[in-house]
Amino acid sequence: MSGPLTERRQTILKLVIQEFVDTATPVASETLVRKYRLPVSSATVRNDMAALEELGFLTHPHTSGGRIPTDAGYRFFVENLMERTSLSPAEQRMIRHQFYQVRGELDQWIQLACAVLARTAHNASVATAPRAEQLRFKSLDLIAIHETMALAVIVFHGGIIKQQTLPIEPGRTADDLRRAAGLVSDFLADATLRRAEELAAVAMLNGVPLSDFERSLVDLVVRAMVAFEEQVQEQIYLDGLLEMLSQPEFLPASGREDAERAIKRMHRMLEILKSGRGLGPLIPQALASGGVQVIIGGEHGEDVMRDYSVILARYGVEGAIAGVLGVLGPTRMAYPRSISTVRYIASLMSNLLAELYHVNARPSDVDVDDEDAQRE
Amino acid sequence: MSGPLTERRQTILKLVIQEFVDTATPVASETLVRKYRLPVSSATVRNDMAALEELGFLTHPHTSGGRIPTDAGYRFFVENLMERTSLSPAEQRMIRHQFYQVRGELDQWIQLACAVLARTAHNASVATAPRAEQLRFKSLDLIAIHETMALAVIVFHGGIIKQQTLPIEPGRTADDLRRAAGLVSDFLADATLRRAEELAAVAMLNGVPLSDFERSLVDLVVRAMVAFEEQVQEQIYLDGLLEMLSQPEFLPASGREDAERAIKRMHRMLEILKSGRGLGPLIPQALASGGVQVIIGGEHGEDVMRDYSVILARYGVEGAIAGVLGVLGPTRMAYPRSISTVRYIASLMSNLLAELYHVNARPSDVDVDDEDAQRE
DNA sequence: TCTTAGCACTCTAGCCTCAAGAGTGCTAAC
DNA sequence: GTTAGCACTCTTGAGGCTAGAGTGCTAAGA
Repeated sequence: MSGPLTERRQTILKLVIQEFVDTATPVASETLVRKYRLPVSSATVRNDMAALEELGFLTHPHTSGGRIPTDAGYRFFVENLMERTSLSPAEQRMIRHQFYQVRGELDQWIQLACAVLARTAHNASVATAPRAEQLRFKSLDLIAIHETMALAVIVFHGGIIKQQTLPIEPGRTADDLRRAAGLVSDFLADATLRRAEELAAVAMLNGVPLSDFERSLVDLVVRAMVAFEEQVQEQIYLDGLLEMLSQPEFLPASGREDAERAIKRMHRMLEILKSGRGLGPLIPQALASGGVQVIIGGEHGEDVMRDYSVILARYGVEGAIAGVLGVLGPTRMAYPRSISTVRYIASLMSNLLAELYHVNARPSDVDVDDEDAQRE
Repeated sequence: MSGPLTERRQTILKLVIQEFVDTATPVASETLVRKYRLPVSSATVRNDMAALEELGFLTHPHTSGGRIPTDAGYRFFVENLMERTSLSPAEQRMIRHQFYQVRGELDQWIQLACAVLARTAHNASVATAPRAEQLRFKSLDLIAIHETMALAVIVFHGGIIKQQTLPIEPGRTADDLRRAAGLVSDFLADATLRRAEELAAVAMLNGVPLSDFERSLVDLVVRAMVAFEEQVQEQIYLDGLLEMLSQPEFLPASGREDAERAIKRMHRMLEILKSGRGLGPLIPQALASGGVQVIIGGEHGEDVMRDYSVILARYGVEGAIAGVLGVLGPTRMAYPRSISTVRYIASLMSNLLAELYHVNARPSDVDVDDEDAQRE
């Protein structure tokens, strides 16, 4: 009964989506004709809409009142209908500028990435700190903090740093610590996790001339590496909560019922974000595959995510370090714009990481003040 | 006209507050009589309530419908009526237990403190990382991360650490870095900010045998110290957003109007939290004065905070390091319980800090795994 | 076969009214 | 100073009604 997906029907689907994303209200046949000056009558559009509905791309919330896209509709749009735009050069410049202003630490870049994403996509944004794909020990340093406490700084190849305080016996001098750290550094030099574990096992069997303290340091490093590898997600940065919650989906359009639903939705969203359910399972997936991933509504397994879409991209340096960043919001989302923003910011972050860790250092002065001066 | 604040009236005020905090609905004279078996009639209670209203302790939202406390009412309650309870030993034990489970870094303790506060007070909780009252330089270490990048770890007396990556010329060896760091450490040994600035000025005038690189390190340290001192607030930890937003104040009680107001309130709250307005000005104040501070509704200067109360306490080690933690929620808040929880957790954090930085290290093993294993 | 005008039908949103219920304030008696 | 009684006020929710928006269908036209 449904008939073929003609050119015109595709156009209509596209326009419905565009219009619905814009206005957040079901779109009527007549509206399309008027607004986009279609060369057909509203009745024709209605017929096509009915066909699109049978094809599974549109629905009807109520008998009267216009159509809205289904998940499949959005999917088809993203896959076939959407023109793949880039951000305008002006926007790119503006964003880049902001990144160059923040001469801080990685941490702050990630936060900035989230802030920019949120503002651009008018939705929530998420990011994970990048983590090494294959951890390789480089060196251990011990810094006395005071008589009974030291800071262990474990450096891995590729510029990853992990630190940890540890208690020490009051007697130890700075030289003691340095020597111990040096021995351990040499002992574990360039070890991957597997190799480090082997070496630690050897050390435990008294097979090497290490003191108890030094052995405990070896152990510390191994544990740090294990923890690092096991950590599925370092830490999730989040921003734009208010932006997302200002979307009409979270605001009451009419009667009391609607308002209550909006509030419920909001609570559920906060729970989703807090629990990490919803995002959690997507992150490894995004890490594994390159490009921009778009998960629309029910495509996400979790039922709580039925009404939301996630756009994720991997960023980082191929074969060395990688993280994920993206946008989260109602399925009614400006996909073209969001996708290109995510893509752009991911590439920007990748460049920054490459620059920071491999190619060459940032040219101008790095200073502490900037961190705070720029923070607002 | 109002008459004296008799014993019975005080009791009634107390009961009204208790009841209102419990039920979140205006309390009627009859309810009090019935629920608390008052030995007087509802008419008498009504008279007293009218008197309390003239005294400014109660209001009436509508002609019909019960009374609710004013800010002044809560204030009087907190000041005079509330019995100053402590948390039960069982609760204390439970909380302490959680803290001993997290053998992580300071960071995680603060997060835990927030989580516990939020769950106990059913409201949002905030905390700042503790900061040194008088910064005193101890040592600088440089750790090569890779060819062009090093990590500077600046240690201050009292166990405070600040770190910063900096670009370096590719030629430098680890020994180079160590020597430079050592020189700078000696040069600035034990300097306060003022002293460090003097020394830096001297160094700039070529008055001391330091290389350009070493001078830049001196500069780095001074800037770090300045940034540290200028930072009004290190970083604000927040938790319990969902707990607070589940309070009836943020849920629609009746009609559509109400629901819309609830949502507006929620948005405003998110803005308050994001902007730091509302909390910002209170923190220095709480840092300055010991004890538990209670700011009720309009007592806070900012109009946006009119409907909210904040309970803050300082924590830390006298004369060395201090931070702030507390609870934020609608003025209708369980003050006794919240106050005692805040007090208890502040003292707990103080003890932990003292233990960590001064008295002696925690007795048992500190290890990396715990951080993550315990995280959930 | 595709398109279109016309029209009946459906559903929503907003508004009004109405009745029930909750609570007060006041008055007069104790 | 306390209390019973009662009129009055205000909120809340339900129900009914209307206007308007939009569709689906049918029949005519290209």
